[in-house]
Amino acid sequence: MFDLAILGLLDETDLHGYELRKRLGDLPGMGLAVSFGSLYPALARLEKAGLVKAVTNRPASPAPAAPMSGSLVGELAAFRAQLRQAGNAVREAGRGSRGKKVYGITDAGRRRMHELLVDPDVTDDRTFALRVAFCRNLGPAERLELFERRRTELIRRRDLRRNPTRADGRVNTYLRSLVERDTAAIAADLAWLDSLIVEERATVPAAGSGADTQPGGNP
Amino acid sequence: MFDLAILGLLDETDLHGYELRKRLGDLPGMGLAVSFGSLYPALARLEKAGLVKAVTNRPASPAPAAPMSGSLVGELAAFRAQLRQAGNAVREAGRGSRGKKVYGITDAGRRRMHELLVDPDVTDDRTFALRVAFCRNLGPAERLELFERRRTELIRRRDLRRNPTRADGRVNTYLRSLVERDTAAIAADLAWLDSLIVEERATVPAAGSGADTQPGGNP
DNA sequence: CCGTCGTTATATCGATCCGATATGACGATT
DNA sequence: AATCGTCATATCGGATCGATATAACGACGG
Repeated sequence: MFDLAILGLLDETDLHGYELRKRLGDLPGMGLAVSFGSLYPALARLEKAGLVKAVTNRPASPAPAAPMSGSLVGELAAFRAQLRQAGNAVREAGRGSRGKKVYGITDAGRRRMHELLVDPDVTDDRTFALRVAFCRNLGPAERLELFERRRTELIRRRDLRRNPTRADGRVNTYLRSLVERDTAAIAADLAWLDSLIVEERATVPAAGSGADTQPGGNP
Repeated sequence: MFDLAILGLLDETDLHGYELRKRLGDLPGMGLAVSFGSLYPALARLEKAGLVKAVTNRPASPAPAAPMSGSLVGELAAFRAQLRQAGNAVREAGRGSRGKKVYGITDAGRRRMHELLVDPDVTDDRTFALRVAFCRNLGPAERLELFERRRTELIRRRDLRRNPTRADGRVNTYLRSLVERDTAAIAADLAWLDSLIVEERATVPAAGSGADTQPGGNP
């Protein structure tokens, strides 16, 4: 599941593990942060599979030229200040404060990312959130298909609760309140999704031929 | 995390694994179902810890009396029908269609359940949903504390997104939409929680001063 | 009467993910 | 100069998931 998140972020810019983790935490829908116990093994796995590769383990961005001439001490201090500033402020491409492992995505990694974005067998919430986060990598039709599959899934869940499977009669107040909250959350999600679909259709008027399933008619 | 769910359900009635799984799936907030690969190891773990014990591995509920007299065949058929009906409809206490492992909770298990209900260090969403589902096992003051701790947590998350950590300026439309949905979901959750708190305060007017965790709850 | 299918039921395997923890370099503060 | 906070990588054990194996039983059609 993390593979998609990692590949998606590395497709934007090369990163090392520590920074990757922070950005993962900023992604909505993911739990607030990802533990290193998941991240580093995942990176190792992806590297072994050839989907990402270590770009460098030396500083990359802070201009490596200008090999300190003249006053050695002064130049060294300036060089260090430059390093520090690059680390704290810019946060740009592949560098970790000093020679850490910086990863980049490969072509195979991009193909894999596309697979993960469209795989219809995975339907859990977090994966969907990740897919939306990176869906600019999809074509308009694929994007629409993603949204509509999600819509089907949400409706399935809603109707699952509709008929009282069991525990029908006397459930306590708290449980009932929980169920109501759950139902409301699904309804809100569905409304949000419908607005997404409407927007998407506006940019892609003729997405496929016999596309029905218009978002709007929920009884 | 499942420990709480299992103990909570077994506190209501004895159950065997298969039925337990179905009820787990009906609990709101849990993903739609729990895999057996989680459930059976969890049951074994709980049993080894003495929190749960195998009550019986023979049918328990379907009235063992009335030992088929008269026409043997007819009586046998009736008995079987009775068994089947008990299985499909009533779903009462410990029986698995024929002599399966039926678990019950122990006193140690109930103490452990209470611990899991009030532990302030665990703050994830699923655990909170489970706690609400079983919070009738708490005193009014404990319940209120649970709700208010959750409230603090939700506000923390909301304010975390308030200031644009990074990714400030140009994020794509889909990402922005995701963030908005996320914010709205937290707000809705917060509103629901507040209504829960109001209701709870109505039943416990003086939850501020001295030791007042009276389980009797008189006017 | 018999094969086959669906349901009930328990169990295990490998892969993945999390939380805690260890390690160490560096800058800033005191 | 000692200490603290941040940056950075890594590993360990335990929890969970998804797939799979096994088997008893009822129902259903041929």
